[in-house]
Amino acid sequence: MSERPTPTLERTDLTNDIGWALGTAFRAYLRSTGAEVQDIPGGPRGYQVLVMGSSPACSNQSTIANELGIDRTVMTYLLDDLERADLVVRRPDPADRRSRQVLLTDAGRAKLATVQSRLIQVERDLLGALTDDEAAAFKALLYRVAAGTGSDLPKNACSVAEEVLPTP
Amino acid sequence: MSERPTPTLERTDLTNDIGWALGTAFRAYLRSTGAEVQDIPGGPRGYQVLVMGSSPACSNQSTIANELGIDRTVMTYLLDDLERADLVVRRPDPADRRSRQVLLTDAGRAKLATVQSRLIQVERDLLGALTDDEAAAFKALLYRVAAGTGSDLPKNACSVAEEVLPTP
DNA sequence: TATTGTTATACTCTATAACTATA
DNA sequence: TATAGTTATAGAGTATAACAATA
Repeated sequence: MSERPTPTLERTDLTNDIGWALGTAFRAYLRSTGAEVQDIPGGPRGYQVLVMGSSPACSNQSTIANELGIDRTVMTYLLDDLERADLVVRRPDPADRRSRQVLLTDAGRAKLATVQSRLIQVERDLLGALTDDEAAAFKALLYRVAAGTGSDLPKNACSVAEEVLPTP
Repeated sequence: MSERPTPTLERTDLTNDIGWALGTAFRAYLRSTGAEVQDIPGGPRGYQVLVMGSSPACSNQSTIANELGIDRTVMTYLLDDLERADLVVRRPDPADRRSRQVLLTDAGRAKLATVQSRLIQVERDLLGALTDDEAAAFKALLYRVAAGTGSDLPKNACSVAEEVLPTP
């Protein structure tokens, strides 16, 4: 009992574990956005599909799946639900007919706008422990980390779909 | 076709979506740590249980579950596996015999030390897009965000278990 | 041959509820 | 009564493999 009490515990502390911090922050995000996106099929992921589909740039099905870390087979079911809810429409990519583009319907754009306006406050709450300057700095650093992880931002060229799509 | 092209798309961009950034960074963490923790039952979560169990402070089963966002029923199965792998031991909390403390075996401490030393490099890779100063600033901000999310650091007092536990 | 998307199957993970024991 | 833990069941979510169409 006269040995030194905790010599083997160099730094085994969760407050020094970036995985714990990322996981805790991400769970808090899912928790606080849950109420806002619960009427979107797929919840938070369905919302993110809408965000990507709303981009006039590339929104191919496989690109979205890769970007969001969703398995392609899961993406099929998710898009089935979103299409059934009249939020998106699939159509063949004219440049590569194996591929299908994901386009938002008018209802999808309206839903996206509504949810996005609400999520501004959610983000403010999530970063409530930081000052405005710190929050801006944190976000800038976080985006650089995320962009540098390998699952990068869309980089493959694919045919643009800029036209407004009428709700079928 | 003479209407202004994209007036409804104010800022619908994933690079401005903190949920996407958190999710992408977290998935990258899980991916890059996967190889290092694959021989621990439960993978990344099993590792984090070891981290909390190694703390001489409170390591009650329910506290760990709350801290890590794990359901208490899932925690039972996870600890069953960790105990079967001879990494942890459960014992009744002398102060509240409903509760059980999670203690690391010698093998558990050895495993934890090995993995932690490897994860230093993983963290370095994960934050590879940042300079050393930026990485330090990012971590400090991230921990403040995580600590301010409600699922806080252990705050409830529970009896301390400082003694070294012999491997049974 | 490789890739995109779909489908069916099986598997894993998670949530719900009921139960024991302690407080 | 309320809480910590366990167990069993059912459900949601996910991965695997096979297939069709296209490149």
